[in-house]
Amino acid sequence: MPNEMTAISTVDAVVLSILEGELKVLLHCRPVQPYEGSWALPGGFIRVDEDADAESAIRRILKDKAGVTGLYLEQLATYSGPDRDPRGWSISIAHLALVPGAKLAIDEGKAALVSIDDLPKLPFDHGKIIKDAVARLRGKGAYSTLPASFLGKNFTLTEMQSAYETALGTRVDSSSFRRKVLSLGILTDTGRSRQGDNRRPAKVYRLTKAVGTFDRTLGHSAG
Amino acid sequence: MPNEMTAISTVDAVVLSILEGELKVLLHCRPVQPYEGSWALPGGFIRVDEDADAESAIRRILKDKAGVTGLYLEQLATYSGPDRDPRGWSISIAHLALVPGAKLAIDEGKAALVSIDDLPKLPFDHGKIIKDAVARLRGKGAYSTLPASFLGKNFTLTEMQSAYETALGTRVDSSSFRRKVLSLGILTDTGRSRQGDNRRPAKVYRLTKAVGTFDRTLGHSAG
DNA sequence: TCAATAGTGTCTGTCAGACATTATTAC
DNA sequence: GTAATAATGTCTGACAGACACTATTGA
Repeated sequence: MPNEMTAISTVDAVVLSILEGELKVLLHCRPVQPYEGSWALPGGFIRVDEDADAESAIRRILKDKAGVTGLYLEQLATYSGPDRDPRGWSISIAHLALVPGAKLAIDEGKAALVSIDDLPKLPFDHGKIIKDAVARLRGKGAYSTLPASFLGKNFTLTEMQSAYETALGTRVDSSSFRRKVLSLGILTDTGRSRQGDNRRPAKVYRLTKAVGTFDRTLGHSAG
Repeated sequence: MPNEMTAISTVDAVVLSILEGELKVLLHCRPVQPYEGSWALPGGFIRVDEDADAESAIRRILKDKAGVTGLYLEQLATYSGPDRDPRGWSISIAHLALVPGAKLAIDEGKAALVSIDDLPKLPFDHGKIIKDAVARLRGKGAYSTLPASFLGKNFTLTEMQSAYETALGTRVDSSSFRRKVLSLGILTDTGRSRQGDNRRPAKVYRLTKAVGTFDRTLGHSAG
């Protein structure tokens, strides 16, 4: 148990997803003090008797609290100080997670996906952490396959472009996007097609490798 | 004091500098257990009764242990787990610091600047932390003024180019470097010149702003 | 045929890399 | 003048952005 001489060690996660064409973050309703009943980022204490490291801790918590598994996860930054948590001098190792919208099983009242443009005031420094997470996504998204983590295993180029546009918050020219993405060799043609309503079917691709970076950048043109 | 139920909270710093044209890291000789007498990264416990946050903690330690102040400092990543420190489940919030070589007052026997290509085997996971720090510098250096932190306040373009080349580990074409750097408006002409031995004097510049990023990249041509 | 979306062709401006050239100092 | 380094000029290939164009489906 924490005491006056040691820091409280916690982990938090900014779980981002795309739903209804908007970038959203997973918030959960805190069941215990402090800030009981407030919406906040999912997180909790590191358990030194069972967690292999901070990433294991946040994976355990996301699985228990939100039923989320198998998502893309990377460390974001660590927030610390005497005042950010009323329980005492605390450390939060914050993580960024990306997950396809459909994969989240939201338990109404306990959890919610909230648009990042429509956030309530959040306890701790969770507002700042979310801001940093979105900045990381937008900074890294332009030269990596990070935004593809919002998609399922298979997707069309139009779907991929849409995920990039929502993730980056900018419009992208479809010709440039296709040319770039196809020339990079990061996609594998599945040989299948998918058709929506009343239009030409689109080829279905999947990522050749999990998540990687490329040297060239995607566009920055404003919408 | 740490006990079996809480994590040990520490901070470490990878202090990089350029000396003799090589990228070097500051190591200090551990005066206490564990690994007493081994060379390791400077670091220590967070003191919840005096530190405002992790960055304050590492600044305090660098000042006390190595007499280093006023350096560029950013958070790198946080390393954690039950096995990385023999004293128990530990957290280390690692930082990346850049400092001009001349600014370091090295106390022989207690501290040393060691070339990153010639590192001894280090305790804890300090080898991995240094590797990550250099990767961060090389990744971020190509599109930011980070490597300028290795220089003093005033410098010539040739000195700046040399700092970039050492920091990035690549050669850069001087014409391209000058064109890019001058067109970005990140430098202010001091109006002064500096002359070495037997050659044309070079204009002296300083950074217009502290440390910033730019959208375009510097070259990646191999040396 | 039309509507709608998927996908291609091509022009143009920007810019990094390469490298030749000129400028300024000490001797 | 030479040697050495600072600084500039210029050509070229790569590529992003723009946008016109063609292709494939259902109705």
